[in-house]
Amino acid sequence: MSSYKDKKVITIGVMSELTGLSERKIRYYEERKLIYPDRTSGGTRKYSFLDVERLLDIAEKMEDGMQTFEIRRMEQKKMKNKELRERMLRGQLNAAFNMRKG
Amino acid sequence: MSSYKDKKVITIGVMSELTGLSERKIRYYEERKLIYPDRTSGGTRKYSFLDVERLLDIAEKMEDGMQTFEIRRMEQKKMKNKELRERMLRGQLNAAFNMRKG
DNA sequence: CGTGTAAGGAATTCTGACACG
DNA sequence: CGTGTAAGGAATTCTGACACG
Repeated sequence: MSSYKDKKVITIGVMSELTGLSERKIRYYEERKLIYPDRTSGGTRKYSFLDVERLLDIAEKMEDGMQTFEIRRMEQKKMKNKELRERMLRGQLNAAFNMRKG
Repeated sequence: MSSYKDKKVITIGVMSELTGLSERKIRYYEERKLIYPDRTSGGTRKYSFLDVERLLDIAEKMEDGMQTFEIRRMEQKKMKNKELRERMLRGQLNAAFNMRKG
């Protein structure tokens, strides 16, 4: 399940280079709950490649004039829809399974 | 061709955690030409996930009592064999192709 | 040879704040 | 709201060297 993509290993400086975003922006998006780095024991932020993709996506939306709370709302909706689809899929599978059984 | 696995983004501290090797060892293996990190403009080392795998492989060989120069020699042999196989494969493909043509 | 360590300095990162708009 | 910046401090990393074996 977890792979290199999810490993939190990238410092904010490298992150800044990878995304083209200033460190200030990256920290701010964290403050606005758009991204969640890990921390070293000393407090230094660590990001994953998935976070790189997230930030690029966020950057694009910001350029389109979207506000951070809107982006956050969109993310939440996506999550909810995903859960919903999964629950429905499981429901259908269970139904089909029970039909065969009984 | 290149993916997350080859991106040099990991600092030596994280590298040390990921591999369980001391920073001293990691720097020494570089000195012995077993690993080649990139550098930031400021001189800080940056490693890739492929480097993580390399280091784990090196660590295993060191535990088996192998010396750094032997490990290095093994790597070179592997490279040469790989090139040889590829050349031979290309040769056979070319031969087959020419047979059809002429 | 391979690795630990103390040393001094430089690069990197952190937080909270002020500024502007 | 979103972002730049200067400030002071702390965490991280760097190199060259000495030590031991």
